[in-house]
Amino acid sequence: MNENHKIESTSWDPSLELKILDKWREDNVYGFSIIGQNSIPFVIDTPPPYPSGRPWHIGAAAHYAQIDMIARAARMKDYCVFFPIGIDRNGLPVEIYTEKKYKIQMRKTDREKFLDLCKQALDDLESEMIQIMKDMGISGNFDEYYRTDSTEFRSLTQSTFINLWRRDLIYIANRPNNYCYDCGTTLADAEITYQEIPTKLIYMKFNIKETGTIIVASTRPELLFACQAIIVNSEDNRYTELIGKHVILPIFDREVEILAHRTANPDFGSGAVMVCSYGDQNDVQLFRELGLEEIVSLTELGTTTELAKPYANLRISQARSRIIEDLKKDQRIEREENIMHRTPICERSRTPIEILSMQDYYLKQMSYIPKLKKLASKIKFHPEIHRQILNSWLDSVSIDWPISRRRFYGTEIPIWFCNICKTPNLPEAGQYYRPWKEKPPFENCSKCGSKEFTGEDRIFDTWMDSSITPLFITRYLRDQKLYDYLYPTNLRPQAKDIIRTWLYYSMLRCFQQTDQLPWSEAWIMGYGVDEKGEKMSKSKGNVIDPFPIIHRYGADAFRFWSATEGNLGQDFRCSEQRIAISKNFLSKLWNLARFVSSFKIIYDLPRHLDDSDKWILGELSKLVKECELGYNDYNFFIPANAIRDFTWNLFASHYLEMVKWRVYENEHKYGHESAISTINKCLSTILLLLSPICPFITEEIWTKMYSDKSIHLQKMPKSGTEYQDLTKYTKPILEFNSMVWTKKKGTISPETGKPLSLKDPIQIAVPTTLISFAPDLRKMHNLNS
RNA sequence: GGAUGGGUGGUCCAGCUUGGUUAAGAUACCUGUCUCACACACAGGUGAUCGAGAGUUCAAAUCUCUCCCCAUCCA
Repeated sequence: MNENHKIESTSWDPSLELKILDKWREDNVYGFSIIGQNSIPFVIDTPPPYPSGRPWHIGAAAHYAQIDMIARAARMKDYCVFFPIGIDRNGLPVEIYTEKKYKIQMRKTDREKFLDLCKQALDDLESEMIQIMKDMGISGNFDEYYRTDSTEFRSLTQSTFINLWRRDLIYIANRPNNYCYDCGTTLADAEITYQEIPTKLIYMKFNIKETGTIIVASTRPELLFACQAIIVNSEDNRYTELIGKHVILPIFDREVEILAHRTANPDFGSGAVMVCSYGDQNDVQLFRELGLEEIVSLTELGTTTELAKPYANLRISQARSRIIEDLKKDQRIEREENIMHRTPICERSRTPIEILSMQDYYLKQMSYIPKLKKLASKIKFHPEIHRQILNSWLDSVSIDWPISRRRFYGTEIPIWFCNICKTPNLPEAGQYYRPWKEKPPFENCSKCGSKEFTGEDRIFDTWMDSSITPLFITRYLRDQKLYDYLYPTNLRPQAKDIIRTWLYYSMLRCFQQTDQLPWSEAWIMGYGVDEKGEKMSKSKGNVIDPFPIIHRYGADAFRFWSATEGNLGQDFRCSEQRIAISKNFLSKLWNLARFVSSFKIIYDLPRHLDDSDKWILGELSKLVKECELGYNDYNFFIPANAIRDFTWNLFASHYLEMVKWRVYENEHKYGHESAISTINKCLSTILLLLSPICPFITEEIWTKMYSDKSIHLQKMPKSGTEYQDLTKYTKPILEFNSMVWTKKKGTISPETGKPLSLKDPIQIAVPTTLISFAPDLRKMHNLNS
């Protein structure tokens, strides 16, 4: 017990948090060690945040605060908790950020130099994020935090790729892809935005082979030569007769069939649509769905291919005006209409993208879907409702995963192509390779023996890296002993918007490597939205910076807010005002402790307990039980609210007022000791229960009053059933107290002319049901019945 | 266009799985109070036909159907 246990100040000072942080670091309170460890591991596959720009997202900060609560609660349940911290540093966002920051273009910058600039940008942003996480009291393993762009991480990504290649799970194929001419790269769908751009809709008159004509409207007449079908809606009576008939393409004199398809919108243009390879994403889908044969229409240079015959090797805009000109001469243009067209544009260059057939690497995933579905049903979801996002995604995966990107900042695809026979040659797994700048680690081509190679200059989709975090953190392929102890891990905490990507890809990749799922549980958090309930985004300008907020109100206030703000898995609104309010509870708790600390501290309960004391202990064990339920489900909304409710509305407002007299008067030895020990029991239990949510204030009070050792080395209180029967008096006690207060308020004192003060005497009889609490109730209200 | 989640006092949010006393809590607001931990507090109070409509039932915030609105994801 601490000698100088009295708390002096009248309010919780958040600046104490810094001091506490220092102490935790010095004492290494949260260290993880496998040595001599015979307890059960609890491994959290922490999401490595992506430093994509400033400010960091307040919702993300709240997210990490809650993951930390999971870790802390698990430690108190005696698990050997492994809580790694990582930073995701691969991919497009940092490239965009770097281009903007240094006003350069990736393609026009030396690759090496560009990578260095990206690294610098990442370092700055990363240190800020790490600082916020530390300031929030995150108890992860910061000493050896990992980066997904480290040599160790990237070599693991490459090792798993080499493994997949050797198992014939990788292939190279031509598939239509988004392509930006300005950036010279393929783009993932996620890197595309849409903009309304004015364009001309051309109504063309085509002859029908069987008989008659049809009007087809298109914004892309230059792709006429790549047309493979005309579609109409089967419910559009103008065309029902024509379905199955054939259109003769003018100029090119080729026949294509008129087909029915639900995507043909009768209200747009003429209702008849030209399907070309490829005018837009819809065309891609139609080609696949209708089994049409692709006509390669555009080159990587942004010109038409040879197949465009008279219009070959022209820029797209040139080809368009020439074709329109010729169609006009031929009386094929019915009319032109100016419209606003929702056009896909590149997020970086803001120029329209084209869809090109490009050669890319694919990872086979289709054959794994049935097995993954089966395994997915075994994952425990918190909350259960979010399981269906994964399930519906598993149902809708329809093509293999394109894993190559024509970009710079990412893990390189470790392949060298033979200059003579073009055979791809792969190095041995275990190293980090950069084929675009390095010589291959072998002499001869495995097929023809040639010594000349060209290194692959493409990189992986970033999800190839992030999907193996469970393998990386458990030291897969690097430390068998640790890996055996830690894998499969326990929990994947993550945001719900990346279930289709991070959660799914991790399942796939880890299963391909280990034949089992990487975790047994998934904890899915909603995202922080703004005060109007809309998602925060930089373009909307509604992003809240967590840094100043955490410093203004303190980490514990922020964490308590995050726990009370919304139920498990739901989106939650972020409002500074509400964070400010949560500080009030900390203040209440602090003053409660100040009161308790002003008396002797008796930690163990005596043999004799008064009935009021038994009653509150009964309520206390109910609270312990409820917190246990919440913590077991990683749902902090439940314990945070239950603790606040018990502490404020029961313990402080009613119980404490009832027993105050016994706490002050030590003539009644038994009653005095009973009360003192009970208030200490309640306070210490509250502190323990609250410590995963508010680690700072609980630590400060705990170490001041109860122990020299950190509260975070303590065990979680176990639930029991003591004095449960007495909780039936809770409602009558509250009602009686309220009745007395109301009566005093309604009684005007003859001396002051004001309502009676709470300490003034009044004549009210304690009801017989509450007779065992009568001494306390009489003293509390100064009843002189 | 498809999918998912949500619509409960001024605001935020619990309850809905398993229908049943007066719809909980926080905050805001109003009134009063410095009552030996706390005015970042205490006491009291105002305030919700639970998105709309229909149905099932002795009984619906809760179950069923239809519709409306909001958000997110996918196209």
